[in-house]
Amino acid sequence: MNIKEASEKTGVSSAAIRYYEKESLIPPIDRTEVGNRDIDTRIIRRIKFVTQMRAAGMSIENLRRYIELFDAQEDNTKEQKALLQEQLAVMEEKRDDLQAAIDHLNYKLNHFYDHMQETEEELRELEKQHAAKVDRESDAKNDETDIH
Amino acid sequence: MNIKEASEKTGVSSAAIRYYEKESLIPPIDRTEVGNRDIDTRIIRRIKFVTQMRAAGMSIENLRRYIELFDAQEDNTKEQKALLQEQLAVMEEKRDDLQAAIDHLNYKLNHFYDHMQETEEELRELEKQHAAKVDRESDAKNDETDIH
DNA sequence: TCTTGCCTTGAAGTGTACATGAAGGTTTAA
DNA sequence: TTAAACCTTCATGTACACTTCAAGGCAAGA
Repeated sequence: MNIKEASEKTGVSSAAIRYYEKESLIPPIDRTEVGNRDIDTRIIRRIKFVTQMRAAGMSIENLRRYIELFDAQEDNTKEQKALLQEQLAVMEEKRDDLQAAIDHLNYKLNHFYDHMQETEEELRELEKQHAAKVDRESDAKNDETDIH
Repeated sequence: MNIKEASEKTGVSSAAIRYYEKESLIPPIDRTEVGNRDIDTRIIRRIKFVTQMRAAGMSIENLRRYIELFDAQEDNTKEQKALLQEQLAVMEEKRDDLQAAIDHLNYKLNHFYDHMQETEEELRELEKQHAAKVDRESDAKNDETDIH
């Protein structure tokens, strides 16, 4: 499979695949007689793995650290486990933050006025009053994140 | 409250607060007689809102779009709702992708060998065999993302 | 009065993760 | 045989989200 097909199969641009190879996020890719990359399913799997971890917010740098460790000859299962667990913790925190933001937006959405007769000005007034109330109630609580 | 205190209270750098003001992610901040920013709890709340949305992956550009719409005088509740729902969908997808990656890593972690006597080479052999098996079984399935 | 420590603005610099361009090679189809 | 459509490497460019720097002002304490 040439790089274009691999790109289509993975949704990763050809340039990005070359970049990943250069940065050792994927193993060195075999070349044909004329020097073109010949990509097999193993590489495809690893490109997809990179994509998934990138989407989960893992940096190129950390991904390389992890992959280097995994590909190494030495017995570093412990370190691998530690690294995995570290990354898991980061991702779980990220997921929880994301969920908190989702809850926040859902709350806002559920408290929107469905009746369009209210003017935005009225809405803003109500929001302001709410904000003032919240200020009075929890000025020192310091855990408010609502926009208004 | 001066900008340094606000920075400490929010965990956002002074420079970033100035940047957010310049980019209209937070409202114009009042100045003291000598021109220093005087930051109140309303601004603090909005900084935290920005932080939360940024952490959830919303870009500065989209955040500004959203805030502009929200702060506008016109009655655009419909557009606000649509924008909120759009952002919610993006975030939920992100959360699900993240959860998939977490599951993936958890799987790997749970299948790690706890007995350290196996050498990394043996481990790699097992992984290779597994990969080959998976290749045979689902070469065309095209949904594998495991690293080995 | 002079140092310390805060603040201001505006401009320029930084790191990440690619994207794009230049210059050239190969294969296929008309 | 010439164009189209791939490919290669290497170098440079780009977008985003800040950070850092430069040049200066204000206020308090030694």
